[in-house]
Amino acid sequence: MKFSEFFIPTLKEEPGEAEISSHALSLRAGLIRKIASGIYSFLPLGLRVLRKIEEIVRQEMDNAGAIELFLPVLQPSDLWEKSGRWKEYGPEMFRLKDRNKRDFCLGPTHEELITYLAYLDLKSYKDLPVNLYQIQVKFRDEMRPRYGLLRAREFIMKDSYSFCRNDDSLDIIYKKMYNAYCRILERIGLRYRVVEADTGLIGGSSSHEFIILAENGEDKLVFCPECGYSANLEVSGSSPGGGSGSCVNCGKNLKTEKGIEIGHIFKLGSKYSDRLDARFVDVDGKQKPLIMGCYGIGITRMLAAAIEQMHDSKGIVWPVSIAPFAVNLIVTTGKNEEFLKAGDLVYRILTGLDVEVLYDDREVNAGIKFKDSDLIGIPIRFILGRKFLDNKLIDVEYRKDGKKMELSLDSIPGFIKKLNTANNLKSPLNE
RNA sequence: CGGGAUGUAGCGCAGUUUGGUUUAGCGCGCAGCGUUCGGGACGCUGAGGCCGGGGGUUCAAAUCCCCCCAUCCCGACCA
Repeated sequence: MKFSEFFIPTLKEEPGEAEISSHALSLRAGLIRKIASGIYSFLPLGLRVLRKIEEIVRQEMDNAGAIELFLPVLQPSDLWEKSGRWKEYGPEMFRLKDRNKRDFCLGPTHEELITYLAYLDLKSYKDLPVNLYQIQVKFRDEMRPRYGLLRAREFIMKDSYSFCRNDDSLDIIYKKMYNAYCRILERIGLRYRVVEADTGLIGGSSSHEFIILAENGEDKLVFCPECGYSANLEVSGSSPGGGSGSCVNCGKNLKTEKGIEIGHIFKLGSKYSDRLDARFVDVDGKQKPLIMGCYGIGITRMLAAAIEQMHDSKGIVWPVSIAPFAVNLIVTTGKNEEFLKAGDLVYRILTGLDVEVLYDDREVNAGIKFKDSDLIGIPIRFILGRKFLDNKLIDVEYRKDGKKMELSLDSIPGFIKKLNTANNLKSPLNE
């Protein structure tokens, strides 16, 4: 992609409305723009990152045996009346009426709809277990939207729902989802912890939260450096105000940490199947409620959380896994024919090797290109300057640690191959 | 929903205390021309504002008063 033909409106100055790094940087790097409190447009660069996150999540869901479907955002009130949550959800639910004055809501979550599907089509133990997921936009009229994408009123989430004939079967799927979530976070390259959590309004018996560690996180957790036990501060049994207390497993002192909740998995049991009459016939010929689990991971929140964890004073430092481009190719002068010819050549070589390149061919000073490059945070930078015209040498720099090396034209394929085999450059979309 | 703050050009801000020399300014960005050209370079020229909205007070309001709206932060709550 040529920078001059793409759409990356970067900002030199920090927008006044942004208080934390991820918010400021996602605005400055031209990933998003605000349309109202807690509501954002995704610009092309931001969308590329979202697609990569989605693709990693999708692959891991498929690997874990989940099946993708797509449920509507617009939902009639009936099912919510049945589950009792039309009232329970309160003002956090966006509600509207159709032309016939029927009540609808914009789905804040999808337990009701998916359970209705199960009610319709899961009749026998032979149909089970099933684990269904979607990547869908959610609407929640938050009391206080905050920190840009971290707490938005419209956001994208991967949510899955499993249906089993009994608790043992649920345990197996729950464990699979647990592991899939760990793999997602590891593939993206985030530092995280899994904690025991409160079940909240969703309800159910047991649940775990996946927390991305970050100083600005809203969630507090305790962690035992000794045995690895970790829990949400609310359920750790330690005093919420003062010290972190001692570990329930080994008695050692607990450390408190802060982070951003990115995923949450629940064993729901039969809460929704009971309320919505979702029953199946078991081996013994008897009607039983479907045993459910639900598993959510925030896609748009992941984008923000990743920035929150991975940035420096100059800008974003994307991990290769979700970077909008793998290589930022810079010609130091966009006005000079010789430079542009060289740039075009290297651009063709890289794209020919299936590398996602952002080719900065703009007619602006090199300084601007470097600053933008730092801001946008593409992992690897190829620089073509006078040195290239003289000796045919490309300067290669890593965004993360600033390491530099020189590369000749001939050694580009080898360089890329090495990166690919090190699984360093591959976008999930190309796998 | 309680507490706090802020709305002036696309972005960042000054001007509001004490109403009038301000025709409403500065920096960045944007457009044109020229010089630069490996870390947001320089010069000249130019476009861009119902000072968040409405209502008052006054000879006169960005500035004082009332109401509304929007945005952000803290809290309670939540993925």
